[in-house]
Parts: sequence; C-alpha cells; structure tokens
Amino acid sequence: MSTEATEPQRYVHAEIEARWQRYWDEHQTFSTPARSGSRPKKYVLDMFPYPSGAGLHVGHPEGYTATDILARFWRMNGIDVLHPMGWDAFGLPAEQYAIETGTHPAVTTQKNVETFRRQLKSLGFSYDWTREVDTTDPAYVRWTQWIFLQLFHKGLAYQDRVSVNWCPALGTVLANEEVKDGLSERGNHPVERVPLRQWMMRITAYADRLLDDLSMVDWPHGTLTMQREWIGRSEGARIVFGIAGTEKSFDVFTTRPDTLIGCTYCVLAPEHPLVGEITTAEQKEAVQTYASAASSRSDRDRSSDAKKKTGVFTGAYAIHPITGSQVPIWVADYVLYGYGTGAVMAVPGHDERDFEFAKTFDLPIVEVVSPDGALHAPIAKAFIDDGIAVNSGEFNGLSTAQCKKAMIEKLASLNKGSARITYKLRDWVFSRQRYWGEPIPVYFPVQMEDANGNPRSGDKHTILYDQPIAVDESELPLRLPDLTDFKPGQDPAGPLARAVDWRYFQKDGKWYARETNTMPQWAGSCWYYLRFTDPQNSTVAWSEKAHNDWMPVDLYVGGAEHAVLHLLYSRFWHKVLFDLGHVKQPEPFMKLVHQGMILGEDGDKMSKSRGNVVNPDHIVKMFGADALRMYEMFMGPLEAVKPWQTSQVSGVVRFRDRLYSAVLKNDSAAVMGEETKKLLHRTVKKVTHDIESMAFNTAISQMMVYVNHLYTLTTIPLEAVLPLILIVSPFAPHLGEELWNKTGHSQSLAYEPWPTWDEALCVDDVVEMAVQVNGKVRGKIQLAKAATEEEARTAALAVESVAAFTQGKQVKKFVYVPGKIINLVVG
RNA sequence: GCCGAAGUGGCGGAAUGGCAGACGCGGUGGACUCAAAAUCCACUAUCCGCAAGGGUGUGAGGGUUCAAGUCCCUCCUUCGGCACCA
Repeated sequence: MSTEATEPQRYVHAEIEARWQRYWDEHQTFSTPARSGSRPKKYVLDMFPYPSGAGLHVGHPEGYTATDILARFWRMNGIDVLHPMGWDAFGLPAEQYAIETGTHPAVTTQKNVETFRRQLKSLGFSYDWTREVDTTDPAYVRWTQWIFLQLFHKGLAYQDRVSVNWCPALGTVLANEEVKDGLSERGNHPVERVPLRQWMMRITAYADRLLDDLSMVDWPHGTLTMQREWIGRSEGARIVFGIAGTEKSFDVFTTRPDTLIGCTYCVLAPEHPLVGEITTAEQKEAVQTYASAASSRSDRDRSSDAKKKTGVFTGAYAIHPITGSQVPIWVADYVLYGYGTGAVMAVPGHDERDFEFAKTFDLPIVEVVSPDGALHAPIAKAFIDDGIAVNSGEFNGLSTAQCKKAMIEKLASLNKGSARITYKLRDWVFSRQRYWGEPIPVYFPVQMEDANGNPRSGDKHTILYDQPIAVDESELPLRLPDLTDFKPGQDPAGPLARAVDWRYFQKDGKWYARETNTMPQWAGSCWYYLRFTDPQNSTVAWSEKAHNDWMPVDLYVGGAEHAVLHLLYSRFWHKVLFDLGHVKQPEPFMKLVHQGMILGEDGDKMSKSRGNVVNPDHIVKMFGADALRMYEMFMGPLEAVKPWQTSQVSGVVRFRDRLYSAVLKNDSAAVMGEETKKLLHRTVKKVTHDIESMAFNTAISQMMVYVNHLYTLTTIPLEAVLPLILIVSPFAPHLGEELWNKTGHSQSLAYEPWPTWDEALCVDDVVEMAVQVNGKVRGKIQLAKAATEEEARTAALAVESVAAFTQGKQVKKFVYVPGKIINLVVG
C-alpha cells in the first residue's frame, strides 16, 4: 500500500460543500413535512432581508446560522420544523436606482433576489426554498391589499390631514424616526413640515392590548421595556379650564391632578385651535409670529433646545376649576399638540419644565406638595416627588396618592374633569408618495366640470377624497402600472398620479380615480410569517389548516433595530386579524432573540464608506461555508456586539480539519476507554444544553475539547466519533453529511436521531478539590464527593503545602462544600 | 438628562457565590523537512525569583461573605435606544 492511500484525505471545502448542497436540493431534504398532529412542531423564523444591491453582508448569516442550528437540531429530535426564507423587497433603494438609471425596480429587485438566494444557498441553510415569498410578487401583494381592506372595513384605516415630514427631494413623507436634524436619514435631503392627506392606521385603538399582551411573550427584557415606553401609557386626569369672559373652555391632561391648586398659569401648544380665538388684539401679532415660527420647525428641532424655554402670553385668562381665580394663558412650544390634549396646566412648583418657564417669564411659583408637610417658600427647584399636600385648602394633609383621588372626585362632582389615560403612541401614517410599494386598493368618485370631459386628457375635475371606495376583493391584486419615469416630482400625490390611464377609469359611465399613494415597506413585513405557512395558496391568504399546523412562531431571530416599529406594527395587524378570526393566538412571536451587530475589524460599524465591509462570498471561497458558520457562532454570545477578525477564522478551520481527519482515522473494531466515554457523554450533554440555550460559542468550544482529546488516543474508535458527527452537523452541516457518508451511511443525517447521554457518566464520584487557607488555594486533593466533613478535614490537613500555612495556628473555622471547596480559616 | 446593555491576558472570549482566564487567535520553543509552508507536540495573565515558591490581578473605590468577575452601594468609561410625553 502506498503512503498516499493511507494518508487521511484533506477536507476540500469547495467540492464537498457544493456536492451536499446539490444533494439537499435534489432530495428536497428540507421540504417542510406534512403535519399529522402526532409530532410536536417548531416554527423557526428569521427576519427576512431587504435584498439590497450590495448583496449579503456578514451580519446576515449570524442570525441565520443560529436559527439554522436550531432548525436542524429540532429535526433530529423528531420535531416538525417550518424554516422559511423570503424577501422584503419593496423599498426606496430600488426606486432611487430606477430614478437614476431608468431601470424598473422590479428588474433590480429580481437581480438582487437572485444574488441573495445564491449567497444564502452557498451557506447551506436548511430553508424550505419552495416556500420562498417575495413581498413585491403580485400573488403576495394581493393578500397584503386584502389585509388592508380588512382594516379599512373595520374603520382602522382612515384618511386624515396630518402635518407630516415632507421631503421634496424624495417626493415622500418620512416618519419622525427617519428624519435626523431636519434631513432625511436616507440621502440627507431637507425635510419640511406640511399638512397632507394621508392614510392612517388606528393603532392607538389597540394600545392597551399591545401593552398588556407583552406579558405573554418571551422576549428580551430591553425590547419589552422599549415597547412599553413607546406605547407610553400614563394615568392621570382630564381637567376643564374655562376661559374668562367667554363661554369657551379647554381640556388639559395631567398625571398630577393633586397639584391643581398650585397651577399658576396654563400653556397651549402653538397649533392648538383655541390660540387664534382667545388671543387679545394687543398680543395677536406676537402670538402669530411665535406660532408660525414654531410650526415650521420639526419636532426634533423644537425639542433639541429644550433647555431654553420660549413662549408668548395670549392676553387671555383661564378660570381655575377649583379656586375660581384667573390664571394667564400662554403659548409655548414645549407643549406638544400631538400628545394629551395639547394643553397643560402649569404647576411650576412641581414640574421642572413649568419651573424653568416660570423663572424665565417671572410667573408665580406656589408650593402645594411638601416632602415633610412643612412649608418651604421660596422653592429653589421643582419638587416632583410624592409628598403631602399643603396650601391646598380642603386637600391639605393628604398624601399625593390620596390627593389625586380626592381631586378627581371633586372635579367630577363639579363636572370639571375626570380620570383619564393617555398614550404616547400615535396613529400610524401608512401612506407613502412613492412608486415601489403596494398600491392602496381604494378609489374615489370623480366629479367632472364638463359632464362629457375626460380626466385622462386633463379636463377639469374634482376627486372626492372623502368618499373612498374599497376595490372589490375579486379584483385584487391591484397591480402597479408600468412606468418609465419614476421621479417623484412636486405633486405629493406621488408618481402614480402621472399614470393617468391607470389612475382614472370608468364604471357605469362614471369616472373614478384610484388612490395614488402606496403602502410603506412595513406592510409586507407585517404578515409574511403568516404567508410562510401557506405560501402558494391562491384562494385565501393562508388556510386554517396551515395556520393550525404552524402558528405561532416559536422562535424569531432578528436585529434589535426592529425592537419597536416592525414588531409593534406586526403585532397590531396580528391582533386585528385575531379579532376577525383569521388567526387564533393573540400574539404572533413567542420567543424573540436579537443577534448582536458584527462590527468591522477596526471595531467600527461596517459600512462602505469606512471600507471595513467583509463579504461572505470571499470568506466562503477562502475557508468554506462551514467555517464561516462556525466562526460566526464561535465569536462570542449571539446577542453580543462583536468585531469581525478574519485571522480568527483559522481556529475553526483547524477544528473542522482536525475533526475530519480524526473521524477518518477511526477504527470500527476499537472500543472506547473510560475517559473517552465520559468525555463523549459530557460533550453530548453540554452541546445539547448549549444549543437549547443558544450558547453556540461554548458548544463549539466543548467539541474542540473533545476533538483535542481524540488526538491523544493511539486508535480512535468508530463509536467515539459517530455521535460527534451528529452533534457537529447543525453547526457544520456539510462536514457532518460528508463524514456520515464516509462512515458507511447512505442517507442524509438530517433526520438521524440526536445522540443521548448517560447522566451517570457525567458525574464523578471522586473529584479534585482545591484546599484554601483563608480563601487562598494552597493545595489540591482527590476526594470522594460523598466524603464526610471529618474525612475532608483529615485529607486537607495532610496536604504538605496546606500544612505549611496552618502550622502552629488554630483552625477557627472549617468550610466544606462537598465536591466544591474546602476552606480552612486560621488565625 | 432618562432607559437599556456592557467593561476580564497582546486579541475574541469562558466561568449555577466555590481553583479567574476554558476554547480559539497570536506568540515562543520543539518534532517533521535539504528548506519553507502545512501538520503535530509543549509552553504562554503579570511581577519577584536560577528554581522551589510567593506577591498582585476581572474599569475605580467601598461593603456583605469562610469565599465576590459574579451580590449590594458610590463613581468612571464605552455602546445602543429615547429625548420638553404634562
């Protein structure tokens, strides 16, 4: 026999990985099983990507590898797994590219999807590719529009004129969170505030349920907090203030009704409709100037110089609902029109902002809550904590909690107020003035000036936006018209307004106009997890059976950047669908995990401009898909933010190659020694537990320990490596399949039962224990776990290195924790 | 400012209150080789010491405990999120 023949073969990743990927494709290894009901299921979901032109980024495979490991692990545990992938493919970049080059967004999208699919396939993920969905596919859009209509029919989708962030350069409205310092987050174009007709989603109707049902899900603590904060429920009171000399009144919202007696002035938001009505002639000019200046500034600008308080007196006075005294009414932009009632009662003694404002404009400050019941005038700073009511007449002496209650009762009896709950959460601006989104399936009657006119040829007409008509479900999907010019233009109606043949149509001799706004990118991602259960269904969005088979999502993995918006919008739609009976659980995502961001080698966020982007194609080519997968899992805890280091990849490459050649050296006749057997069982146990708790880095480390041990053996028994092949396979599936095949198996290991362990082999009867003297390790002993305290003491004192420190001293205390530690306290 | 997460060798990181630094990268030495690469083996927190051994050490300072990276208090730094929410 030649030396070459006995030399273990090298692991040629390019050839082996391509071969197994082909095998999985040809054998449909990962097609989703038909559910019979007798086996448990797991729905393992990744946040699907936006297929950008830049292709996959090393950040993507991090979460995808984590879910793939669990999907493969659960299959091997006899669980039916749904593990799909798709594309969140509407969005601004494709449209921007279309504007620049004239290439249709559908063409760009298709090309990008192909790149993403090829790249994901090259990583060996066990997705069921027959379930792929694409949010831009008319067969998908159809059902997004269908869900919109359900919301519309329930009165949850409505039109309103709202002051929005209009970006003329992008020709679209941006969400507050998409605007940074008066510029658009994408492209840095200037943004202005203008009132526009918009489609809104009444998410506020679901505020309490969105808040309460967070108790039903297993999500990261921080994400739950962020959602709660975003909803921002706050309990307080609505209080009515009359306006002196008129019949008019206004409501304020306060969380501190107990401080009402200390109210020395009121403040209206500049946008408040009463401002124009109550301002006196002398103050008119100043107020108008102030209000118009405030309205032209963005929310962000208005809040950026929050420290400096500005405002103008209206000349009008409000009547205090309890004392009947008159307090001045001011206008100031620290009061937000969009929150509460857009008006506040100012209690400078007990609110920091009111205090600053009162100081600036020399308004009176009264103490009505005291920390100790005594009086402290003048007050040096606002006392905002709970205390005891003072200077409050009949309420004096009450605690803050008692006083709140008493004040609300008093107000109610006077018909001047009531308990009230307010939310920070606002309704969702749902329309976009863009081309590349789902058309909103609504149309409006058109009134022609000349009854024989044709709106398509520009004859004068009026669109009756207040009479929206839903497109009939049978006509869905309402497709986008083909355009060649995607430029946004001046018209806030968006590019679709130019497709006049599409926009205007006749029915029964009357003209109608389609809605030219489109849906936001969130729409498609709000319900894709439902479509994955039944992606090809052409009669319903998903069948009841498909829903029952797979919902809810058991594990959802994605970036923390979606902690609020995507997850909140998605939960909102889900709850609406729940109320309509289309889904059966109130919450869609049971367990949520955020993978941490992967930074560049320089420790900065990866970005093209920094030039620190790592392309997964390059890593796969150099080291192989299994190496990339294992490296990303070995880098550190999944949730942690961590820097990429290409030099570290060689560690997992060596591990893979050592494992490969150790297995190939196996001897089927050899029997495991006791030490090997114990370590194998412990390794299987630890890897199993670590996968379940998603501690992939320590699972890999344990397998490395085991492989290192195999290298100390002169012969490696086959029985010592078979379980190893199985437990490494979720991490390195190509390696697993190759070795499973080379150890005489003709079938894929994808459904091979997961190895078990013998607990008895995982515990030692005799352990090495450290012996401490005054907390410092001074020696080691071998001791039975069952040893008595007396045996332990004798053994410990017999150790020479220990005796050196106890010599001539008295043992004041003897600490013995069996199997853990011995500590001699001497003095 | 508020909320959240985190600070451990040269680097990534590990450690149910019980021997800090598993595992990996890098480094040093050795084996193999004509030589190199690859591979294999050993060592590798730091200070004093020829060694045996000892001292110090988990962002800083206190505390609880026989015992603290881990629990408590004060502070510093970094990252992420929110930001006049009445």
